[in-house]
Amino acid sequence: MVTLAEVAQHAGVSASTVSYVLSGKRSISATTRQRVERSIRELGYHPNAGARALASSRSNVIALMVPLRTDMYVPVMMEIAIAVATTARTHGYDVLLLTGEEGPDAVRRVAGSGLADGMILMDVELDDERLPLLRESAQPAVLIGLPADTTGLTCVDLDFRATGALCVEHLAGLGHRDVAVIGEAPAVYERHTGFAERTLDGLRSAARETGLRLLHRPCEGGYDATAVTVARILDERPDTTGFVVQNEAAVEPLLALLRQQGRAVPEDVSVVAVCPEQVAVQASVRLTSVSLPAQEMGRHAVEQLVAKLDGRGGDEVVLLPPELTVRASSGPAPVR
Amino acid sequence: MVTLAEVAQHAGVSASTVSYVLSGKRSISATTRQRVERSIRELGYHPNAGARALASSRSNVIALMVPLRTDMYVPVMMEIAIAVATTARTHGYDVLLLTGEEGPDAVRRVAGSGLADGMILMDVELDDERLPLLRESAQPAVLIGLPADTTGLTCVDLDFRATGALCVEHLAGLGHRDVAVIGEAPAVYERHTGFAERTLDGLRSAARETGLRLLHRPCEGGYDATAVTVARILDERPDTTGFVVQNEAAVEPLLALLRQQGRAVPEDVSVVAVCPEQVAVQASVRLTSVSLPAQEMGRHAVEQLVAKLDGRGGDEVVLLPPELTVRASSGPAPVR
DNA sequence: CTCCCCCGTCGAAGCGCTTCGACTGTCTGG
DNA sequence: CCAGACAGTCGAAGCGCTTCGACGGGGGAG
Repeated sequence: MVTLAEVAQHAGVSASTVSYVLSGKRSISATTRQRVERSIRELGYHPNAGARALASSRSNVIALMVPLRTDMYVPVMMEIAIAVATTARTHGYDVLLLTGEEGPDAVRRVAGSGLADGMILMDVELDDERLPLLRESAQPAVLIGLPADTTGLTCVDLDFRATGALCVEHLAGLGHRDVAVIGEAPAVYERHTGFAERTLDGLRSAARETGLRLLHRPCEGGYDATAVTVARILDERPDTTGFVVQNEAAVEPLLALLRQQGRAVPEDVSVVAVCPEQVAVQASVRLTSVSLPAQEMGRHAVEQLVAKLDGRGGDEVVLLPPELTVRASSGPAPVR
Repeated sequence: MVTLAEVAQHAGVSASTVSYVLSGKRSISATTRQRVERSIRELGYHPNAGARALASSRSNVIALMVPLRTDMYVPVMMEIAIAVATTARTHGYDVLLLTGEEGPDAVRRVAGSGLADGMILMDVELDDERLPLLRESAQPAVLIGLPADTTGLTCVDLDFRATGALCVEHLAGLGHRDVAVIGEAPAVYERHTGFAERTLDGLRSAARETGLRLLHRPCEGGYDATAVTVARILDERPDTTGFVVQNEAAVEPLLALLRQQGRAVPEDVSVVAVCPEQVAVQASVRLTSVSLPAQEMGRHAVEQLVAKLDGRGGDEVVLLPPELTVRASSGPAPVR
């Protein structure tokens, strides 16, 4: 284990000089800097993270709290996590992975122990129990997702309201008059996950504006549950020609069911999905979709947090604009 | 920020006593312990991680290196990562998330800086470039996946050879004589990812023993690529009545194709998948499958690593036994 | 009754780094 | 030609914790 002192001795300078070379907080002559850098390389020196954290009271670590639940959007979570980790590295931070398991305690532990300089919370619920703690501990934090009350908080999320609107507008523009929404599992709505409700909002208000008839049904996902949901929808609204799906696990079953009933996509029925791009592209029909910009969200979250840690930038809500990509699953409404 | 010294003062004892209460490394009288614990609670004390790491040269952090690539088994990776994080917590460790991006450098950085006490590497390739470094740095580590040379390394993985064998034996037992394997993308085989080759091994040797005819074809996944692969297979071996699929992205397309061709599952054709349980259950036919025990792997990896860090246990290769679950996609071979 | 040992506690010495103040020159402007 | 500014370097004081050796006192063994 090579130490700063050894590097200093090897380079013939004092320890503080080496420290300043490393941090750049004071000017150093070119020759000294080179000598020091050479010694660092030759000795294979790596600063000790603990000592650094102790002396500077900055750990250069960002905590990322991921949900324990794995019933939703797992690949998206993963993609966000990876984006967070790689973006953090470009800013000189490492990422500590916390699971939701510990819940609010994790916030206390991290804030108290100086393990991390700030945290990013994923899967934030409308009235998340971690928020009060976050506010009172003055822990620099960024949320991915949107709680009910955002005062004093920094949040990053997809603009789900606009997403819903975009889907309806797309279908309305193609002449569809009766559209059904296959939503997330009922539990997701009961949990008051913000994004599901905001999407619904957007869908409904756009439907109102375009004079579209909209029917929303939560759906557990999986083949059987989707079959039941679709049957009910078609029973209630036989003229339905457009589907908006916001539930990965219902996408493929829906397509299979339509196929089975002899309804051609997109000739008879159009389908628009809100889902990760991968799902849209890999489905048995290439889906017109609004994708979840996972990487963007991760990147933005880190950048907001780093800005905070540097004393730049304040509380802010960043809503990323949705983008609808037209693929093979949507087309003009059939003429009756 | 409450410190040890403040707790000590509040409790009327010396700092070292508080430290010993916390670590349990020396015996403490019951009354003193209670006084100290009370002070800790009242002041809301949390030990400073940096100081602790510096003084003890143990960070109580485990580094987890996940692949940057997101083309494979993403939910499984996530599940492993979460299992690692939660298991680590039960042993008093936190988890640092490293992406493959930094590659071997990350190993050097973590080992050198004392950021983590040990590491877990996922997605290990047969001749992984991180391995030499790992060996020479004497960094306590556990691999998830199996490299070509395991000397001096601790590894945890599913027994993919047995997995392959299990699939073939299941189909052979049902009377199937011609079985096709739809494998991972060609790139996976070119990359010499161990698990793909070991599965193939198991499949082949079991086929030999049971006198089964086996045809293996890599497949990119997705609807179109799978269609091409399946067409070729049925062209070459029209009598194929069994499929083994080891590629999440080919599962649903395969089922759709079979349905489309009027081949009923499982009456005409049996399908066995090697995939995460979620995929098997959510598919449009509930799939007979060997699932990847993600949680198990994560848990085992952490436990092996913790054992190492405690000076217990040495190098070892743990292969978890596969379990085949019979669901609705496999049945007796049709009589000709 | 004495010796020794162990239990419970304390004080002090670091762990490796950052950072502040101080010092020495060198340069610039008046 | 001198005051002041500034670049470049050093020494020393911690940051909050662990851990080692030491010490007093009570109990068991001889």
